[in-house]
Amino acid sequence: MAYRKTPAEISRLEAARERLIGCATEVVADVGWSQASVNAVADAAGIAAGSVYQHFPSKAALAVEVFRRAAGREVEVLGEVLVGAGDPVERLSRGVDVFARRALENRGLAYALLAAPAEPAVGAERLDFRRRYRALFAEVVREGVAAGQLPPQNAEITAAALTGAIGEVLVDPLGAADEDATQQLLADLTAAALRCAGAPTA
Amino acid sequence: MAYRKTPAEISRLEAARERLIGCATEVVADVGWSQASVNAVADAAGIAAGSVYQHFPSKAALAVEVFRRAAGREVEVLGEVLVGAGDPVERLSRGVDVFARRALENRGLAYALLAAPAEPAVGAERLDFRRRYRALFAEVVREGVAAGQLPPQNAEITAAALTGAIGEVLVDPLGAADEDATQQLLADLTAAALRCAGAPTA
DNA sequence: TGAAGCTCTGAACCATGGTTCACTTCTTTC
DNA sequence: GAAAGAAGTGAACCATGGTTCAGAGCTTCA
Repeated sequence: MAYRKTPAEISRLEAARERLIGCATEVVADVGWSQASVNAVADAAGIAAGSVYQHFPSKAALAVEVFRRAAGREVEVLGEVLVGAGDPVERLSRGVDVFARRALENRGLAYALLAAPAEPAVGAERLDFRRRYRALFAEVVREGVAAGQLPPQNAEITAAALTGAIGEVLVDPLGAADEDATQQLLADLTAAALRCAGAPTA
Repeated sequence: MAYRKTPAEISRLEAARERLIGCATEVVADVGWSQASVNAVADAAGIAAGSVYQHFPSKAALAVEVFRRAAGREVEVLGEVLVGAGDPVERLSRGVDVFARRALENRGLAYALLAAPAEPAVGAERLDFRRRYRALFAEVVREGVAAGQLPPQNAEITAAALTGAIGEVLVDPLGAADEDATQQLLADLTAAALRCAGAPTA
């Protein structure tokens, strides 16, 4: 035997792969899926186009990985808030706020995750992503109903309405020009979400 | 002079154009924008691919026309309901019902209008379409607030929430398997919409 | 009927962008 | 240092699908 990957080499490759995913995520957040060509992504990562294929079998596979990482983070964060401390309505309110706040902080990424035109493989991931979001919201709504805090309702539809509403508000810039406007937007959005779930007006 | 389009010829051409738009709409509703190639559309209309360019300068122009026609019909129908007879809350309720019912009746078209991956030109039209929908809903909400039927709120956000919610529910099949399930879905959706606007529970 | 001018056809053309591959460069091991 | 083998390069390759165009077929009108 004359060559065997040393641990350092393995971790260097792993790091290169991570770096590629990170750069690809930035490019996608910046210019959208449709403009994120293999060349653009490779350039951003400082490698040649051909090298991308050392880490992923196809552009679609890279795109799916980028989506999964980013979407996974969001689901995780939202999940922690929604199953955390507080009564169901408090959690719901904080969940909407966190979801929206994070999306506003990285609007490009939020748009890419929620709505931007993308290849079919990413579209399929997106469906799954939305379903997971919906499941999280639906669970809290059900708890609220069970606890008597919310009126009886179809929790799945309320959850779908919440994700749809937040996405719609975030995707099309309604405001959020400055810090005050952003606060107001978040407050109005949260209020609408709570009304939608049937929580008594604060 | 040896040739001049006769009125009959002109209307024949006009009819061919209309037929092309109609067939293209069907193809899009059937297989989505991304699969609706010039060849597929031309085949459906029973003409050669090249003939498409007698009526439209590019595929994008045809796609935009298809979108505008279909979206225009929906906006018109919704508009008639929302500014029709009845108090604001009644109109809002009927508007949501009509919007959703029509989308369920032609789910493929609804998906194409609301969410399906599409080329940039169609994406721009879609933004405009959503804005018009939102404006219609927002106006009714404002009237409801002015009439004291609805609590004070950011009408734009409520309107965005309504369109987002309806779109989300319709795009991802939640049910609507049979006639009864469809009725239930519509009822639940309308209820969620009214709660979202802050209307007292019926 | 014939000339002029149009519509229609569909195969060829071309732009885009993902993918491959011969070659170079770097790592490992002896 | 040299051999073996992997990673990295980037220009060439190729598939897809929108667009063009030379020719065939119609319409109009004298």
